[in-house]
Amino acid sequence: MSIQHLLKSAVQKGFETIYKVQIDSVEFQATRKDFEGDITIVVFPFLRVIKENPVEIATKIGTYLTENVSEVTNFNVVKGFLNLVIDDVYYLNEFTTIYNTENFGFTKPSAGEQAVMVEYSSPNTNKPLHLGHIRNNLLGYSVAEIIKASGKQVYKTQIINDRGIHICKSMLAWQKWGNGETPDSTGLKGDKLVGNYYVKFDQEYKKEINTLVADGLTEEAAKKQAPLLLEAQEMLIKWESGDQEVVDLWTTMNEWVYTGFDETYKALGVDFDKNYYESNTYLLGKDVVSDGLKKGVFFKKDDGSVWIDLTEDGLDEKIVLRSDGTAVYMTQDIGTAIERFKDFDINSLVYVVGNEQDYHFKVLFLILKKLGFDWAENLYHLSYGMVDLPSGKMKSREGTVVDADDLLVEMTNTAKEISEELGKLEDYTAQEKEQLYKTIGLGALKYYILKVDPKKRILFDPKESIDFQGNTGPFIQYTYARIQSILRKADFDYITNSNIIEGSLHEKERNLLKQLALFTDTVQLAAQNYSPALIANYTYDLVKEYNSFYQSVPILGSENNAEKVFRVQLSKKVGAVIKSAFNLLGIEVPERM
RNA sequence: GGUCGCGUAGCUCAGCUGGAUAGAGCAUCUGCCUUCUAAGCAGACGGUCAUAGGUUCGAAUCCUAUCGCGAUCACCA
Repeated sequence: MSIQHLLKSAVQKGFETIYKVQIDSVEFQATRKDFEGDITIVVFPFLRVIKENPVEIATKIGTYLTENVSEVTNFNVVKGFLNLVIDDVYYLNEFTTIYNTENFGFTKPSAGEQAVMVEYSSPNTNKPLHLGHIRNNLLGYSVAEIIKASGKQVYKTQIINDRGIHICKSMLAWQKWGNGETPDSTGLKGDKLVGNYYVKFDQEYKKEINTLVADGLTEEAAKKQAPLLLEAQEMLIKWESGDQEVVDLWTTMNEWVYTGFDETYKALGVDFDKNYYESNTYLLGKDVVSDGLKKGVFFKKDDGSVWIDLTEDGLDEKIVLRSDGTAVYMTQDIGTAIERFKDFDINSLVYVVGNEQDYHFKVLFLILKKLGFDWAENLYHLSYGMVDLPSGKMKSREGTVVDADDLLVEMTNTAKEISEELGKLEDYTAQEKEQLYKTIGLGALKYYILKVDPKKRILFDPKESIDFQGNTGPFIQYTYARIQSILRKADFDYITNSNIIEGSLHEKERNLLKQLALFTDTVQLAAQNYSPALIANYTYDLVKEYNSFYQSVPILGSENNAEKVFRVQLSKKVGAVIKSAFNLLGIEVPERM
């Protein structure tokens, strides 16, 4: 039982005995470092029920608790705050429990349990992944892992935007200027190769527009009449009608891209249980629309287009079917959502998508609710802020993007430079070193991105490198490596037998025990809030506490054997929590660094 | 213009459902490697929590208005 739980009922009993009143909630907080005590009860809220000086109330309750609760050894009162001193025995017992619990008591997902689908990544197949995708991927993967740890079954998925006019643009450019280039013939990653042709299209298209404008057209007209665009549109129509040549080219070029994506996903360490392809789903949802039309959820305009009126909900009218009967973005998202609940035994669905689509998801969820799907209540848009550069938004057509692969290489190189300068790994093989540099570089990047609240936008300055010191991934990895070093040197017996010492704890030990005890709650909180940042911040606090401990007391050098055993065990458990927490962030931990 | 989000130290960020003197890291400055990894530790400096009102015993946190930044309001996805 947690100490708060235990104290709460004791406090309630205390109020009953002393004041003959019922108290339903008690407010706890960790005691501030400058005061004596471990846990603090805020007395002010009780003033509503009891007309008395808060200091007197606190003193009476404090006295009651010291006398009646064995875990409370002492107390002091500062204004309306009752600071309680908790017996070290309590913390030691807690530690024994924590130490002997595998996996920190995370409930394992079992069949029939709540199941959640997490959609993330969802790239276009006309350009390589960039920093924005990195944030999306890291968030999606981590949130999925966190939800898993909180006890639910999780399915990771992405929907690949593999059709449409933008795909035709790169196809067309490759046809015209590609000279039969392939990833093999050029040595380029497939997604990079295709992306280059997307840029090429845009360049040539702009040239055509300029020519047309020089001939006297308005810019708007020129944009619509440029021959390249017309050709691309024609290609899209051919694709939709199943034209063999176009479909073959489309298949080939998409395969190139997927091979490239796989490489990046692998480097990032993210994965998916199922991929959905828009080329398969873009026709979905049309029958749902006609159903909804009958039910009166939607209405038809004179030109045949179908809409939903959301003005009563404070939103606008939204189109769900074009006048020519074809589907729009919203239509397929409706269809895809329904499809997913059919494909998987899930009861909720999380979309990891940037906040530029807030409006879209608001409307989507509302429509599904109006259509009467009971699971529509359980849809969640994990809306994260954009990653911007000092120059503003990243634009792939203008070449102002931070490429995902390049960034990963850069991070690894920085890790290498720092590591070589420190020169602690002379006996490592070249291969071991390479692996370690990746672990550290990737750790720095992932932590840098995940430690900030998903809602907030990130300003990324490519000129300023990501830190490796302070509140960073490598700092935490370093602490883990230090702990492993201690464990390597410790006798086997120290670690396995959990014979707990008696007597009093060092302040640093007590602080560590308190922080360790918060882990499982933090995971639950992170799951509820879809926030890996909570895990990151927790881990940072734990590690700071550990380093302070490490620096101020001897561990293996302890004179007292029982104390030595306890400190080694404490270190081991801290290491295990670090590893487990970093797992939830998708970050690996090294044995040495 | 309507709607939504954000605004905390020079910079990057914490701050849970309102609670004590608003916390970290980077940067700047001081100490600490003959003891378990100095990618570390200990300390100094740095704040009208955008602004103005309001609610409350108590507000960075809740409400209102204003300012600034961003997103969005397509028969694009």
